[in-house]
Amino acid sequence: MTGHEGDTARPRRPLRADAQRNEDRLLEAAAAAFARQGAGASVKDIARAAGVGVGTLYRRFPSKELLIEAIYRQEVRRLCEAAPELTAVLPPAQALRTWMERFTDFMAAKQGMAEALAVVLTDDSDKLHTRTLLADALTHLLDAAEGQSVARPGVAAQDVLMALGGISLIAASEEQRALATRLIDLLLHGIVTN
Amino acid sequence: MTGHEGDTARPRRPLRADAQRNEDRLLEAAAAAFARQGAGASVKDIARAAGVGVGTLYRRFPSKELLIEAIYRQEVRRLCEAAPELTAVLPPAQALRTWMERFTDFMAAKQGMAEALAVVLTDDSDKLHTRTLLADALTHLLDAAEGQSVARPGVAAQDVLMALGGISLIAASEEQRALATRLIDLLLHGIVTN
DNA sequence: TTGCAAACCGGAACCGGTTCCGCTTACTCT
DNA sequence: AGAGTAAGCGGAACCGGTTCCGGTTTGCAA
Repeated sequence: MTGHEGDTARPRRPLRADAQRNEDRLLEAAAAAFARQGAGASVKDIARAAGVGVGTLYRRFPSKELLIEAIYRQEVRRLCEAAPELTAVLPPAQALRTWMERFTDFMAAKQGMAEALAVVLTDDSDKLHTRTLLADALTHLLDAAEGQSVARPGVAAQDVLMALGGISLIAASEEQRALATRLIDLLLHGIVTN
Repeated sequence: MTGHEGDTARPRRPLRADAQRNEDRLLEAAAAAFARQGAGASVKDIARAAGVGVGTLYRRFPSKELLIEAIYRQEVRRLCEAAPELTAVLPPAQALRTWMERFTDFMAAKQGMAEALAVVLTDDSDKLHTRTLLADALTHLLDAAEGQSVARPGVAAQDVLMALGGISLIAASEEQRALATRLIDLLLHGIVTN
């Protein structure tokens, strides 16, 4: 009786050697496929390119969204790390705006990723490191703004994040970049006091 | 039988008798299916229930989204007609809020419709009467608010509509009603002056 | 009435995501 | 080394949306 349960991800028990190898191959193949065709790349093609069956892919990544999340995790992290840097260099309201624009640009750049990420964002399992990262970055920006009294107090990072998700979803295509900008404007007017 | 009669410009030559009959059956079957199972009802089931092949359905409604749009057109119209009534009874900011909440409630009520409608909203063909209707309703509400100087001038109805679409998309599930409310709050803060 | 073309019909086929399950394999314990 | 077993594997099968196309029907006109 080896009752492992409730492993909320962090202390990974080691994967079996073949499983680890397959996971590596899958990540590699998926990264290549998404880079080439955007999130529209088919799961079956990715599995084939990795030399495994779809079942194997699905055991490691229970849905296509989660695979996408895994692939872009690094880039999201980079985006989040930019938040403190922005507040150090820009006035808080501007830092906020700039970061938001980068966020939506990022989503728009990865074709079809918006939908996937939205699913991930709204899913309320805490396993998703990505959401936490993003929320933290936003909290940082909002706190800075609040601290200098340029933002209404009590605006939740979580909500702003969701709003950004919604904007990305609606303004998914490249042609709608202007729309995204205008919506961010609207959102900012709701956040900053002036 | 219900008259239905289109609004989206249909001065074309009348449909062939069999085609018309099939369209009627399809609308009936689709309405029943969506009412019972939400937008998740399968196209194939609807076609079967209507006693036609999927090909027939697709000739009339080139995508599932458009079928959904056709089915809910009436309800959307009703929603839009409520806008002037609200401004007549409530102060403009409150009228705006109430209407927005009705909008997202409506979207949430029809399970899965948010996505379909978002596609319709972002599609830039002008054939979609629905979008025009909604934009007009919002224009009415915004004008009233602007007229009484409670709204920033220059807020485009189109943009607000998109924002509502985004909110509906993100807060699609029933559990997220609170989120939708908070996001509307945020949006309103961006629109009204105070 | 009959002939004919355009409009229409049905459903098989395709594609993508996801699930299921019988078989295989890497590790562990002795 | 050998056996037992959980973990892992692959891909067939399923489901839903969409397309395609050979055959049928309708409405018009000769």
